Amino acid sequence: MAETQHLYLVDGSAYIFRAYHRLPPLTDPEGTPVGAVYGYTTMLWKLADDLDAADGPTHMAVILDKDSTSFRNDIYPEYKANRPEPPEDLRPQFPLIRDATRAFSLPCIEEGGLEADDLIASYARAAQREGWNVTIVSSDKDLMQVVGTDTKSGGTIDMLDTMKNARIGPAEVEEKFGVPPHLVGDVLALMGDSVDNIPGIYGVGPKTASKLIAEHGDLTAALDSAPDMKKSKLKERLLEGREDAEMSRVLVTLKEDADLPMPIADMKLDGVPPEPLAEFLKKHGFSSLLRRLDAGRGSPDRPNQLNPTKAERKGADAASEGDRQPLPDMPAIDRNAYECVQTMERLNHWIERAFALREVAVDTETSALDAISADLVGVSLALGPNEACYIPLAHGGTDLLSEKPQQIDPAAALAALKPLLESDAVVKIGQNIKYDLNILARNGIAVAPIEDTMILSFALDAGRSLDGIGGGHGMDELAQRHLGHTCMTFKEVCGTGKKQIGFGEVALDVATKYAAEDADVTWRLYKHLKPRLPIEGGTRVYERVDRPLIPVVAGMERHGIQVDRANLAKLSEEFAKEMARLESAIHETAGQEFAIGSPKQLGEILFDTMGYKGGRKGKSGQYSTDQTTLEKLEAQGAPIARQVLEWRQLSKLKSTYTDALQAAINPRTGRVHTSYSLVGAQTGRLSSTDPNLQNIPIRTEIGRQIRDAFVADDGNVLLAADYSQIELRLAAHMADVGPLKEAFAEGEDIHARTAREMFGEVTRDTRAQAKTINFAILYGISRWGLAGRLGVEADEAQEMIDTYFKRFPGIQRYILETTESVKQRGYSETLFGRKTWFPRINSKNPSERQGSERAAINAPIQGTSADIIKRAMARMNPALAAAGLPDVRMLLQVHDELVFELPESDVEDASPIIERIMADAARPSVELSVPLGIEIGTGKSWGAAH
DNA sequence: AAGGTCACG
DNA sequence: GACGTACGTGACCTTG
Repeated sequence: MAETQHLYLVDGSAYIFRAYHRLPPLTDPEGTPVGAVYGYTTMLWKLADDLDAADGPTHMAVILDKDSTSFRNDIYPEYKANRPEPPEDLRPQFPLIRDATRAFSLPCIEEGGLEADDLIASYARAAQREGWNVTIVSSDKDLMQVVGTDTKSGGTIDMLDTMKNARIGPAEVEEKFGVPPHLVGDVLALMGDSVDNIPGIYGVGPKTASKLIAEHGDLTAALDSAPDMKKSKLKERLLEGREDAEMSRVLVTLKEDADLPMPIADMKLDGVPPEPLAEFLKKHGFSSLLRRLDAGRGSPDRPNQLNPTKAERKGADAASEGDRQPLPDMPAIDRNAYECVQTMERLNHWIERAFALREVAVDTETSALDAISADLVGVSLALGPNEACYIPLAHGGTDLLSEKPQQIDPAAALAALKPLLESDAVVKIGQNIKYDLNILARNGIAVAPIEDTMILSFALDAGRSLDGIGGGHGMDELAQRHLGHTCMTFKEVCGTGKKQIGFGEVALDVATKYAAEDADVTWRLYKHLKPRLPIEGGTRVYERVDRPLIPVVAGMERHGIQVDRANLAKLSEEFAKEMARLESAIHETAGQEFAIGSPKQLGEILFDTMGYKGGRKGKSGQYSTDQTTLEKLEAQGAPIARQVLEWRQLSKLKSTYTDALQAAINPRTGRVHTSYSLVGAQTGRLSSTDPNLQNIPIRTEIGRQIRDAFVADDGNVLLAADYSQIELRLAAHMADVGPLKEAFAEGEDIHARTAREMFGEVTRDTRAQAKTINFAILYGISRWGLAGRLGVEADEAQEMIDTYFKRFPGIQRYILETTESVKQRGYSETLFGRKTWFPRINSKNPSERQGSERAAINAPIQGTSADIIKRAMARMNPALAAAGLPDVRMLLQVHDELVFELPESDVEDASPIIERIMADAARPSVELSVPLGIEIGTGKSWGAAH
């Protein structure tokens, strides 16, 4: 049992205004605006969630303003007369605040003639006198007057700003006002408040006010001192405004002894009954919260129920099958409503209807995961909720004994579908439609125009993860999040492990349920997500950057790149030989045999057996044996460390590259086809998998040989074009850094310029240091991080950072403004409007919070760079075609580099076009104040093109 | 499945 | 005054 009672007083009226401005204008199923109410509801939830926490509430109440006038208007009729009318779509939300409060079974208190602040202050004092702790959930500066500890009872009052997730105690108040809480009223009386129409003293703002009060002790003393001041504007105004100030003092003073309509003991928080809450959430279409409530199987009175563990959630998902939440005006998913299309007649019926509706969700089923080698097994279509079908094309037939089910001839079916899928008049909606584009392109169908629910989700919700609920963009997750629906899983249908069967072996009734459901869900998700785009500002990024990129990247994946198998095999062999030699040497040095590839064994050998010094690390208690550790050991005079490093390098190169790339050659095409994810990186970058072609070695000579194995076909060459220092250029532009912009404009070596600015001279050493610092800036610097990298003390690193900020003004401001804005809004934005969400940026956990801060500093820069190269990619093929260069093929993207394959004879014509498209890619949306430098190289291999 | 390590921008 | 230290990725290996 907690001994101390802790009363939370929620300033409901103030909260709703802030929530209104911060949240998108959502509406509920009836069309009532509920954005602010939603914010309010989630805040109450979070507070109730903390019931068991050390500092959480035992008692709680919400205080509201009853009407717009109070006793203060009797003193000063103009009080709050300047307040603008609340926006039209906020007004209907005020009564809903009461509903929401009641839904949580919390007391809701309001009194005529008093403002919420007075009631809050009175309740806070009453509880404090009893020795309770009180937290006022508000960020209103007037309330800061009551913060502090009562020496008699020991009761404390502090504040909680839930939007910034910040506790406000006496120290924070003093930091803000320069005076302790009991003098805040005096400062406020001097400054006045234009919003509340409190006059204060004209010309006195927060700085002067707090200085005067701090200097003289209180308002009266400050005003009394005026006659003795030297002649100044301030003196005049103080003398003139004395009465105003004194009246202002009365206006800002909170009434602390109001009658309390409800005793504090009655505010006991005893858990939240789930039924009224569920009803409220349902009524307003807060389906994600409703699911969290369901997932908790009860009231949000215990943290583990509000935030179920993974296992709990899984169980809840399975259990919620029966009572899933349908979308407003969309019926629940009914898998028995789907049709299996087995005749040409029925297929034509679906196709005609799709033409009529001009919108169809499409999904393909295949024999494998990889879109370049998988075979088409069937196609599903959806035209409305539960209006979906599956068209099997290649089921059965692998087992000669079983009878093939009735299916339309695949060629005939595809021929019938082709005009629909290629028709400009019909939008094809997919979930990760790049996959279907590749499958269908290999069947002679060029699908267009398209929409993609996965890309939509990314444009809206990148980085977002509702507490405890994943933030991914996969269909199952999206269905759960937006539709409250649990999809059939592939595992359920095809099994897993050795017993797994291909989709073509699945019986038609089951296959229809699964496949048509995917199309149905995709259709519903589209209806759910697309309308959010204009509201939440995602249109430009989705329509101008990401969506146009889908067919472009699909084409790159299909085309693939040639690798020289013999060359890779030769390298594998050399690496193996050298590894064997190193292995015996290492074992000899160690005096015993062990698995070098096992960090555990290696650590024990180095630090226990051989007795080198070095520390444990991490929760696992295992020795760290990473590169920096081993390099330190080597410097201590441990030859084994160098041997292990070399062995590791070879092992990495062989397993990840020379062996794996040979295995990745597609037998049909003879080339390597990576798969790009358009939603892989939260910042908007692409990522590359199976194999990852964005991390082919280049930094070391030995690794570089692997690039030589990426080659052009006979008669062709590879052309590599990369943006030079694009992120630093963008930083210079976005932070408006004069010297850096100048250096880029002059084509200077940017790291050398940095060295000159910082150290006065450019040597190999200072340039290297400058380069490290430049990158540190892009990544969100910390003195410890920089110190570690440069091998200097933190103090010295701090001095360098200070110098950097001084020489490059703008950087510090950028960092400050970016983190502040992300803390306020919850997301960062690129120059093209791409949002990345940072749900942990206000976390109480410093490690978590600072991690988010660093990521937030970097995201606009990395993301803008990603936007720019994506725009270049989307424009590239049309530009090359228009120039009569259809044989130039874009093969790879490596974040700031594009790799092309082209006839040797096209190099001269293509190079300037590629350069121009890349250099101009930001325009006309954004006019950068620095040029974008492009470096181009060509050669028979990727290595030679650099 | 998780942790450690290391390849890239 | 604390993080245990730079941002963003993916693949492979060992170990539990």
